[in-house]
Amino acid sequence: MLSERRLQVLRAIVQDYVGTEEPVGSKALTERHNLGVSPATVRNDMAALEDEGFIAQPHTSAGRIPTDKGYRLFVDKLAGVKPMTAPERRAIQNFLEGAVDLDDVVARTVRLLAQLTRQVAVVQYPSLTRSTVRHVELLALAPARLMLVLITDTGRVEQRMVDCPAPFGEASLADLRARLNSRVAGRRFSDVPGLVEDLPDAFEAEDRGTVSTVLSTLLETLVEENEERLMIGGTANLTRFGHDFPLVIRPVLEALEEQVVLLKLLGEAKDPGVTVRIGHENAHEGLNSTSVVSVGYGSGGEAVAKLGVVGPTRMDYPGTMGAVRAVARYVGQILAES
Amino acid sequence: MLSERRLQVLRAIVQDYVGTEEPVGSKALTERHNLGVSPATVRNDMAALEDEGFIAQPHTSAGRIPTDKGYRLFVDKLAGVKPMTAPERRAIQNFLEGAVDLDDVVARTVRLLAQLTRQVAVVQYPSLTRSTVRHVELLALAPARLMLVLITDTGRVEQRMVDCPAPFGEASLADLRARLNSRVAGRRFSDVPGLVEDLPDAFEAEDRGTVSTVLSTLLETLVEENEERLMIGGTANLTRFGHDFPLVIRPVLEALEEQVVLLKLLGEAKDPGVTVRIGHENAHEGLNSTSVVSVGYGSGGEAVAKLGVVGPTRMDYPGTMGAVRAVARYVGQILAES
DNA sequence: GTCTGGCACTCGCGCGCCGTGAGTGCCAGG
DNA sequence: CCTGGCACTCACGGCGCGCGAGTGCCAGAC
Repeated sequence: MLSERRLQVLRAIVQDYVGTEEPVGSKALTERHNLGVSPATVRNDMAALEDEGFIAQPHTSAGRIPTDKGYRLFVDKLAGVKPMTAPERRAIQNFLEGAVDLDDVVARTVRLLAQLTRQVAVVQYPSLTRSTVRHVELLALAPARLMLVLITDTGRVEQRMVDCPAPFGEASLADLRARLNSRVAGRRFSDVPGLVEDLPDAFEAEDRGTVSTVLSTLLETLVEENEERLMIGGTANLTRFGHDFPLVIRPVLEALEEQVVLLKLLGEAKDPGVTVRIGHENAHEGLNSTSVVSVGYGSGGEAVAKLGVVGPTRMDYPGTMGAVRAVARYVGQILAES
Repeated sequence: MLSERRLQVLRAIVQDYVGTEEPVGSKALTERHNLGVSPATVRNDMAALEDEGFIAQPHTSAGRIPTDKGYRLFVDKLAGVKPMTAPERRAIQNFLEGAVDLDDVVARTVRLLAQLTRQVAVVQYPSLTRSTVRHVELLALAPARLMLVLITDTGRVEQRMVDCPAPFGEASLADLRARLNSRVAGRRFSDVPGLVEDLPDAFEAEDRGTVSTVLSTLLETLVEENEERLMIGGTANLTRFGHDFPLVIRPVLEALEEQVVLLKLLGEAKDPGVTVRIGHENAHEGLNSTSVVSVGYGSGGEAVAKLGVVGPTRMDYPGTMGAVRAVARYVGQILAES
């Protein structure tokens, strides 16, 4: 186990490197942090930390920089989450309160996160699967063509076309609409399949085909997880990445465009609190030099979606984690109110 | 007026520079294009072209590169639009035909454009203002709270909450729904205001307030131009921009995030065909080193929205214009079918 | 055992120098 | 008006070198 002082040295290295973006040496360390020991001692500690794989030198005769493992230790043991200040919290709240609809909430959240953290922000739309149904509407566009509109408790709207096997009368339509809503309104998506399976039985034989088609379309819509969308912002912050720029930024931009990759990334974070994935901990290769800080958010106690930021491994973890957590909390409040 | 040969020299310079990304000299020019004259002659022509402001030297004793003005002349007079080959056209069609809904069409279009041109693609969602109404639906969420759903001919769906001044009965609701649709279904957005203004008169006094509220919400939705959305893709192609990279890419990324800027940019292009805005012709400062190639597309003869690409001024204009035009054409077809 | 000061060593970085060569402008002659 | 010739310019890349931050190690002090 590493001694207390060595941990402090690691913490100091991380903090300095995050600030200056330059390898940090033993002398600079003792000057900027009062560790109470001489550079020589620090050098020994650094050698030990390097043996353990927490720090590394880019080349001989240069200072040390933290490794992914070093950041991991820092995040887990050496630094807490830095809470937002009161004015920051007020600013977050004010900024989010102006939102007029769900799209706007998500858009504002992305901008806010990007500004607060000066990194790339990713916000997942509230997921369908954990939401509840507010209303299901059926519209006759033509005798044998319906439009199915699903409205969720988070304000999200999904629509689907339904081609009916047979013409469907206005009376039957009204009947189906009423029955459907009385059964599923207010219920969780996951409960819907069980609630509607016997619904066709209540209709005349000639209408059953259409009813079944409508129901299967509805269930498809509910299950269709690839419909999970997300919004990205603050990509301009990528330019702050570092000096060896184009090589790093390219794969990151590519990864950001692959929404599937991002969704998987967010999905992997199971932790109830703020999750941090550092460098090579990210499965996707293009993100090996980035860290992802994410957290779930939701209108009630339960998380319905994730949000987070993508930045260089050399980032201000406590501050970023604090911002991400605070934003998630306020977005949850806003969603609960609307 | 410039002689025929000088124009050919300019064309050759543009083509070579676009290919090599390096200033092109007189000797290289005569070698790669058989102009039938010696380097010395070309040098004189180049001096003349430089006097006129069509080309410039980055520094003394280097080759020439085209200026914005030079590209402008090239696009207007020296190069046509390069049509897509038959296999390319088939590929475009195949790729777009798999789309399941409007979002998917737009998403596929963006990816396609980005791949074809190897540049940043921008696709505006079919604009509300020029579309026609397919259907208006009203749902009672609570006695005095309605949801208004507007469905357009391009498959776009907009929804709004309406808080009624007084409770509104189911019968009145059905009545309003029917009257509203019989008047506006199939009509152009711009005609709607005139078609509904006397609608409140047909209702009982107690319902008129609600009817007016619904109507004004509907009109708001129709007019609200800032709801115009767009999708962006292929930002990874920005890494191909040049060597003096971070300085150029930063403002471009920022501009791309400002959807307002992009919408204005697309909106300014009034040309019925492919519009090209080169370098400083773009009002937005961050885009001064980029060119924007855009064109309108629509389901009928009429354009309902724009799409285009953003790339370095040093781009393959004929090819890009061809790709943009072809994609717009096929997207129009797809929209017309659905 | 732990910390410290001293010391020799390493090596990346920045700077200045210089040769090379592509490219130019100009001019005199066809 | 075109061409070949010629002198000139200047960015680029390679080389050498001194500086200095940073290191590892060691002997001595606490």
